[in-house]
Amino acid sequence: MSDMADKILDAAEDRIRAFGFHGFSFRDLASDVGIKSASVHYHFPSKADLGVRVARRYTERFLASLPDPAGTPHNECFDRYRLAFRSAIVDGGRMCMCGMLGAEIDGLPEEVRAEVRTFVDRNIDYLERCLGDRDRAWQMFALLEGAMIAARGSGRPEAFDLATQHLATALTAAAGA
Amino acid sequence: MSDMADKILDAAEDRIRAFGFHGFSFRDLASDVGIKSASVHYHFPSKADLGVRVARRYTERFLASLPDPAGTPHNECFDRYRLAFRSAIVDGGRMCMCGMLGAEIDGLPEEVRAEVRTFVDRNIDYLERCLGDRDRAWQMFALLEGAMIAARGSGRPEAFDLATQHLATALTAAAGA
DNA sequence: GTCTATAATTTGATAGAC
DNA sequence: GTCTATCAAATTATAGAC
Repeated sequence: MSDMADKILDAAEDRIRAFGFHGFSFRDLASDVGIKSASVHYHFPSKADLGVRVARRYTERFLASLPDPAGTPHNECFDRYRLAFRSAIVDGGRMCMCGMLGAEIDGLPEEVRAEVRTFVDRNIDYLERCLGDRDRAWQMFALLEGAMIAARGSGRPEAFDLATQHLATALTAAAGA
Repeated sequence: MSDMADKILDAAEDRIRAFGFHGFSFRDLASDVGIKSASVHYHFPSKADLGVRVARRYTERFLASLPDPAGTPHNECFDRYRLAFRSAIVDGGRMCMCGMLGAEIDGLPEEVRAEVRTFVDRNIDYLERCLGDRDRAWQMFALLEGAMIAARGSGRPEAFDLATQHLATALTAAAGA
């Protein structure tokens, strides 16, 4: 993977998280990284290819950034997970990329859809190991994705905390009990 | 408001909820309702106009479909709210329109963004009257929007129930107490 | 109100020179 | 790897006939 390919993926990730998959063009990305759109196609032949690659990198990076539930107290484990979402929306104003792509799922190339499903499945598996319960994993995943929507839709980043703070505390307490 | 304008708004609402604001064209809508794209522009001069009108109609209709919290037990009131979201995703596979637009907020015309904020604010007000607590209103709003994302992203409509069933029960019980 | 026609721009994508 | 040049199709939008 070349430096330039990585820079293009960075730009694509940022634009997907801000505008959605149909909210940017190869020319936008080219301008972001300082080359021409034909050169972007050299690295990623089609937009579907690009979507698959950026979604896959996002999933791997995100999961790799999380603590191992086997070696971390469950309370801390879930709180770290919540803070990863929080900093994206509060510090950068960005959606979770796979939350955005999940909303737009019907309009995505099938290969990209498959990557989104993988992200969700692996996050649910992770949260189940954190929280000890699969239903609770779905609840927390939904709560965090929705808190991002609430923050963006209302124009109030603090909505993320209003939505997640108390519940997250209560649920990790329940999980620890 | 003419019949045709309403049919166009129906088509626009369905396409926004499936594909997002940038996921369809005036020609798509024209084809949906059986006219030409130039005629769509007769009813809605620009895509921003269309976005404002469809978002405003969605907000009014959605709130009008809900029971009055003053004359309805709070448990039942919130459950009806939850079921409105549930049937959209489980029966039709569609996002809440303002959840979709909230995710895409950075790419929307400013007039449309304002309508999304209004939707969120009025829904939070409604939920506060249902649940008796403003934080809990944000929590439930986030949970329901996120449960739609989880269902779409995973390709599993039942994820909506896994995410919302137990928590919703617990929280309306707490609200009733 | 709807049509045909069309303008102006943008988009995803390719060919071929360097 | 990046460029210029270009393409075919699509997009938002307008003008003017019916």
